[in-house]
Amino acid sequence: MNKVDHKDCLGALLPIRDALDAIHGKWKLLIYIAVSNGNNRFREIERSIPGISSKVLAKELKELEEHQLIKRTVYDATPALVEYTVTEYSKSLEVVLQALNTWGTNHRKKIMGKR
Amino acid sequence: MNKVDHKDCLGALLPIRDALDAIHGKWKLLIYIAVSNGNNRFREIERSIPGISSKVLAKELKELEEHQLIKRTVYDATPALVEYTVTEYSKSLEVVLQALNTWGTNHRKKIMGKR
DNA sequence: CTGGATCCGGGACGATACTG
DNA sequence: CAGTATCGTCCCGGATCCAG
Repeated sequence: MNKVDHKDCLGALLPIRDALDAIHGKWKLLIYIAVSNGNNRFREIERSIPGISSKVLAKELKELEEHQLIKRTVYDATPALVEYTVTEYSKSLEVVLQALNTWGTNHRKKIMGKR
Repeated sequence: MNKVDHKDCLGALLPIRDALDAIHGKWKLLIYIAVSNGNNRFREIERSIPGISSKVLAKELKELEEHQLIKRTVYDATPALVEYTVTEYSKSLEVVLQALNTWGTNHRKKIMGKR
């Protein structure tokens, strides 16, 4: 199975960083999961994630939108009505999350009770 | 191919975080690559990574060691002689890095020129 | 040579209040 | 409801110096 050779390592760093930036952080995956679970309104998401503040939520949603993992739709209504949904594209993340999950699960066993 | 169902999502978060913690950050992968490329001494590693300070390098190496991705060997000599090498276990990371690399490469194209 | 000690700035994260 | 504004805290990481 193709081993990454050292020359490629440095070249691979940028894309890897891009990938990590898109999903790392305290809240991003939590929010992503909340939305994919059917929490589509701002307050709904906020309530479903204990401890998050509206400021942070707004910022993270903006970033997730930039990365096209979440779509923001504004409906013309009073009071304001905005809906957040996961994008089709975001499905492509699942294979990555699977890989992280698998390795992380094993890693957790190996390290056991650190941090 | 097995889709992650929503119940599993939250459960998967912890291992995913563990995985991300082990490899995310400004220097970790850079250091890991440097060591795997044959830079085994502290100053060697430091010189091979422009911009890193000895304090940060020391800290990151410690973390990489805790995660058992790098092994630290002290030789009894004067002056002090310490050798850093990658562990066999660290090879298991490559599949994860591959996944991140693949997705990140595509993602970069998709987002194009952000950040 | 291998790092620890100290000081410090900036960014991430948080609490609270407020606007349209 | 959907956010923004303001202020404050904490900690990562950087610079510099120094000790074993």
